[in-house]
Formats: sequence, C-alpha cells, structure tokens
Amino acid sequence: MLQNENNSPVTAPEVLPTMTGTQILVIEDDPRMQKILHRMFRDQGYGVTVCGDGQSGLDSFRASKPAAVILDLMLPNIFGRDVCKVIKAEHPETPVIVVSAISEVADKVLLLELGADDYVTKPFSPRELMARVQAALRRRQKPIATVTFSFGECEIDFAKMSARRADKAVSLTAHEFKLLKYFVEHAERVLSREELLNEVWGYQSYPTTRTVDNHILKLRQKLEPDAAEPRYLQTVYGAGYKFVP
Amino acid sequence: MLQNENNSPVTAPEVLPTMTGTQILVIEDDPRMQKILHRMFRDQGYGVTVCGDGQSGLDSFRASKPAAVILDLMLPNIFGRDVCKVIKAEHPETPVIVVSAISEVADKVLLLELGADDYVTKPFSPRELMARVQAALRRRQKPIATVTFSFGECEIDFAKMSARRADKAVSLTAHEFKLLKYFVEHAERVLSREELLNEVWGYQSYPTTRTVDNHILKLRQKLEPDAAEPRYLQTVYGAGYKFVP
DNA sequence: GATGGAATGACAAACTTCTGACAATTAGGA
DNA sequence: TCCTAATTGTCAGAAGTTTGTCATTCCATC
Repeated sequence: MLQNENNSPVTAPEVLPTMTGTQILVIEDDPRMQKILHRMFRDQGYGVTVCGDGQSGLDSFRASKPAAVILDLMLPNIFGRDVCKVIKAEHPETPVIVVSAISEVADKVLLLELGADDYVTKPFSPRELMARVQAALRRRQKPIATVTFSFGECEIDFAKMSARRADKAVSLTAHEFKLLKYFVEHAERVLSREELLNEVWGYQSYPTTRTVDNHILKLRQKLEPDAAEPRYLQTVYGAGYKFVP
Repeated sequence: MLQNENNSPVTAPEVLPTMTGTQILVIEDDPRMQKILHRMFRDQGYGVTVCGDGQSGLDSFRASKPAAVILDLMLPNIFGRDVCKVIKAEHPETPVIVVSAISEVADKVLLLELGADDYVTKPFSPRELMARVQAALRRRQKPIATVTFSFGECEIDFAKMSARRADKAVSLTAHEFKLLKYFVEHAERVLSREELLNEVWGYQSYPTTRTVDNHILKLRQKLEPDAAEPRYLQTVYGAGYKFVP
C-alpha cells in the first residue's frame, strides 16, 4: 500500500492513508531502516510519515505537526543536528528522539544540547526505541493528560480522532477536531475568532471570521444536545466563543 | 473596529497591569516598509516606535521597553543579528519577530539560534506578521490563566468574561467588561469621560459623553448593591468617575 | 467527473450601543 | 436659604453590530 513495503527509498513525505492515531515522523535515509521503523510504529497503532532527507522532513513536520520525531543524524542535504534545532525551535514540545551510531559520551552531550529528548544508538532493539518514544510522549502529555475527554454525553478521543455522543459514533473532520481540541485545551476562556484562526487554522490561510462561525455551527450540530441552545460551545457576544464542559 | 480585539483589554484575556496601548518597536531601514508597518500596527491599536537603524533601535528598546520587537535583518551600522542577540540577552522575555528575505533553512536555523521568536520572510502578508506578533504576545502571558478580581460581593473573571455578584451570575457585555477592566486597572484614580472614551472605546469611534454615563449606569445596576447609592463606581462631579474597591 | 470538506456571501435574527430628551442633582453665588 | 447654571441619572426607542444559518462556490482527492 505504500512504497516502504518494498525496499525503494522514500525521499518525499509519505503520509499513510490511515490517518487515525498519533502521528510519528521518521526522518531517515537508509531504506532498510525506513522499512523497519515504519512497520514497527504502524504495528503499534501509530500513524507514520517517513522522509528520506532533512528538508522534506522539515516540510513534513510543519505540515503535519507530528506527536514525535524519530531522527537519524546521518542525513544528506541538511545536517541532522540542524533539523533537530529547527524542530525544537519551532515546536519545543514535540519530542525528538535521535537515532545514531554515536557512542561517544561527548557527542551524546552535544546531542542533548541540540534539544533532543532522547537518543538511541545503533544497533538498537526496536523495543528500546519504542519504549523511549512512548516515554517521551507520556512526558509531553500535559495539555490533555488523558487522550480522551468527556463532557455531557460526548466522549472525544483525540488520539484516535474519534468522537461519540450518547454512545453513538459521530464523525468530525480534521478541522473540527483541531478546533474542538483548542477549545478543550483552553476551556472556560473566551477565545476570539482571530485567536482561533491563528492557532487552529495557522498562518498560511486567512479565511474570513465567518469560517469560524460555520465550524462552530457544525460542532454544535454534532455534539450539542440542542444545537439551537448551545450549552458547551457558548457564544460570547462581541468577543468570541468559549467552551464550558 | 473589530480585530483589534486582540490587544484591547477584555476580548483577549489579558494580564491586568498596564493595558493601555501595547508598545511595538519596529527596526527597519526601508522607508516604505517603515510606513507600512507603522500604519498596520497603529491601526490595530498598538503604540508604534520606528527606528531606521540598529543603534537607534537598541537605544529605543532600552528606553521604552516595548512589548515586542519587529526586526528587519538587513540593517546598516550594526547587523540585525547582533541587534537581536543584544535584545535577547538584555531582555529575553521580549518577543522578537524577524522580517527578512531569507528562505534558506540553514539561515533560519541561524536565525533561531540568535534567539528570535519567530520569523516572516519577505514578501509577507501584513496579516501573517500581525498574526505572529499576536501569537507571540499571547504566548508570553499564558502563565496567568485566570485573572479574577473581587470587590464587595462581586467577583470578576476577565479571562472567562464572567461576573458574579453575591454568587449569582451577572452577564456583562463586551464593552461593559472593557470599561470595568479599565476601572479595575486604575482603581482609586479619577477618570474623565474623555479618557475613558479614548482608552476603552478607542480612537476610531467618537460617541458622546452620554454614552459613558449610560455604561456606568448599567454597571452600577448590575454590580452595585444599591445602584442609586453607588459605592464602588463613584461619580466625581465635574471630573468623571472613580472606582473604589 | 464525483465526492466531501472548507470557505464565502447573503440575509434574517439577536443583541448591543448610541442618542436625545427630560428629570434629578450638585455647586456656587446672591 | 434660595436660585441658577451646569452636570449627571435615567429611559426608551433608533441605529448599528454581531451572530446564526443556509445555499453556493471553491478546492482537492479519489
């Protein structure tokens, strides 16, 4: 279903069809290692993106905002260490686990100086890498301690990107999830449309504020008991919206 | 008069102290760009200082302590990167957003190494720069999540835009919150209608002074134990009003 | 092309703000 | 103390904004 299954190297970002699950970005140039890592994480239920070089890795990182990055330090084009630095600068919360052949203690220090969260030296056991990634993810999970969040008769699983209302599955789009997540993470606070546009939609696109309203509408229709009388996604007239669980 | 909501007191949950006109320092040598940036931030309600070179920029920075710095990397005299370094060394909390023609990843790394908080590459959309500045400012004030203020039997939460009196929810409009916030921030001081109109209503609109009275009336009705005998929002005959908690 | 999500535009509905009039109050001088 | 002028309180609609909602268009993906 994707080229990692055979042995050809992947250079362009390869996103898996199955978008569910926590996203892991693997930046690795060795085709064999690509394959191993990909299968490993996929089998554990993660979504995996594999990039063959630093540049496409960075691009993919910006595009998909993965939950964690596995980075091989031996990369063409850009040095792995620079990739690490940029990622850490742009998004310090994202755990970066470095895979390398380095064994020198001095170099390990350097590594951690780059901002890497952890490192695994080749050759490594898959289980060790997996354990370290999961540990790193666990450490980072402050904003939403539990991957699932409940309010009223709704239950949201942000990791699985699935939602249920009154025990019936409700399908939300990617944007709707993002928006809902931002609300959950900033519960009770009044959030202006501007802020929502910036934080949820990002800086590249500039939709009208009407867009926000529309998505709120959709969320209400899908999650509120009575969309006409919103209880959780409240309008704050003249200011924005706020989420009250 | 809508999107400057983000820097005006109530709509974006802001920190209590010093809410009047957030100051932005623009260090940019190109006169045309100076004009554009100046107008842009001014229109959004920010106070703007523009400097044409690094040295005066640094001087201004030290003198006025702006809330954020917009820095063009192509500067005469001192290199932009040095300006950035110095600012970050002297005052690490101040967000520095770099504007440059750089697009190379390697250079971006360098940029972030300098301590810049974000960067925008030319040509950029004004909205993107604005969005990034606002995002940077927002990030800086996160620690103070809820800002509540109490007086008498009233409790105000400016972040949630909610108010209670004697444990009963009271609904205030956006303007009423803004006004109340300004009073809270300048407690005990006599505030003239002129000042209130300028600071709370902004420079775009020019309502009559009767408007202020009306809003005071509303606030009194909603928050005072006896609106006819105001205790907290006092009238100072011939001068204005003052808030006494 | 067909599909589904996202964005936009338009219009009505909901809500807030403003205005102007008049009443009530205050200050200060006769 | 009384009177006058100025200032402030209060109210009810008018005027203006903001939001809900739907239909339509756009866009990318299949």
